[in-house]
Amino acid sequence: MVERTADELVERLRSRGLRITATRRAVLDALVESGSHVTAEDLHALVRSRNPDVSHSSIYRTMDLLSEQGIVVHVHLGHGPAEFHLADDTHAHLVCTDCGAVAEVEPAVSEPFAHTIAERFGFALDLRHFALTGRCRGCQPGSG
Amino acid sequence: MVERTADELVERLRSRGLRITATRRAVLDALVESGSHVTAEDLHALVRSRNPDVSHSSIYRTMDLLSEQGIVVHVHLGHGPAEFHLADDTHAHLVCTDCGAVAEVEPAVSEPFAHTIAERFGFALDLRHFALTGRCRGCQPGSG
DNA sequence: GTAATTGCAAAGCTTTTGCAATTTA
DNA sequence: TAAATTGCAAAAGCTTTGCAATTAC
Repeated sequence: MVERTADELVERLRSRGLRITATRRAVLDALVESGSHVTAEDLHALVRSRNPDVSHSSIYRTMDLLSEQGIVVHVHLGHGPAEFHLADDTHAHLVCTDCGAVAEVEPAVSEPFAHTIAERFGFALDLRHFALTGRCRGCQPGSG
Repeated sequence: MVERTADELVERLRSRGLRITATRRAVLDALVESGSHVTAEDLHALVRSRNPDVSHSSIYRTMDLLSEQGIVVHVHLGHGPAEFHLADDTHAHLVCTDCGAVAEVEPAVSEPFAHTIAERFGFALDLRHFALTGRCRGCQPGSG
């Protein structure tokens, strides 16, 4: 089923007139296999294990392409490198600034807030791009 | 009144046993004068106009100190450098990923959402740290 | 006097870019 | 074959760090 999804993505790109190269194919495979969030370096390592000549820059260039195509989303969970994941996974992230714990927030939970912001500001929130930071239960002052 | 606030901050630091140097004083003055968001480089320029020997690293080190002391907050509005502002300014930011427009959201507007997240996840949101991204009125598909 | 702080220069880390060679359609 | 894509290496942008000299308390 991993192959099926990568194939589907390849098809989607091809149908939009984009070229499919061995490198792009390898990146898509790695992305689908990885399942969830990966950094550019994670992805590079995954791809190189099978396709040792793929360069650093091709990872970034391919991720740019996939982002433009709406296939991939990149997320900033903190101060480190960006993380990528397939765009069909639409949750927001809560990241604890003390311990780094990450929780996922389903769209239904943030919808009312998005609605308020849309009403007040005419602004269409997309909470996927940057994490929502704060303190998790265990890291709040007075919780210990 | 600018001086008054910088003086107050100096006092606050001193009362916590921290040393006041010419460099720290200059950074605090610049920060108070600047009024709102500034990048490290903005701050460096402001400080150097009066105090030409202050180094790059002192800006960063001082901002770390002020952040630890809860005097300053640093914010990521996008992919560029972080921006700093005095911590008493507690709004969140809406940043349009298309045109870069920034709007400020008063705490009262985001409070209900923070409340929901607290109930559901036991997580204390702090929306100041990362921007909330999305599309402003003029940049939404079908708005033109 | 002692420990903290500073400026400098260099390094670190993530991401982008120029270019000649290769590959796709 | 024409245009897009690649790998490489180098650069760019933001931030951190090591160190000897200086400074605050």
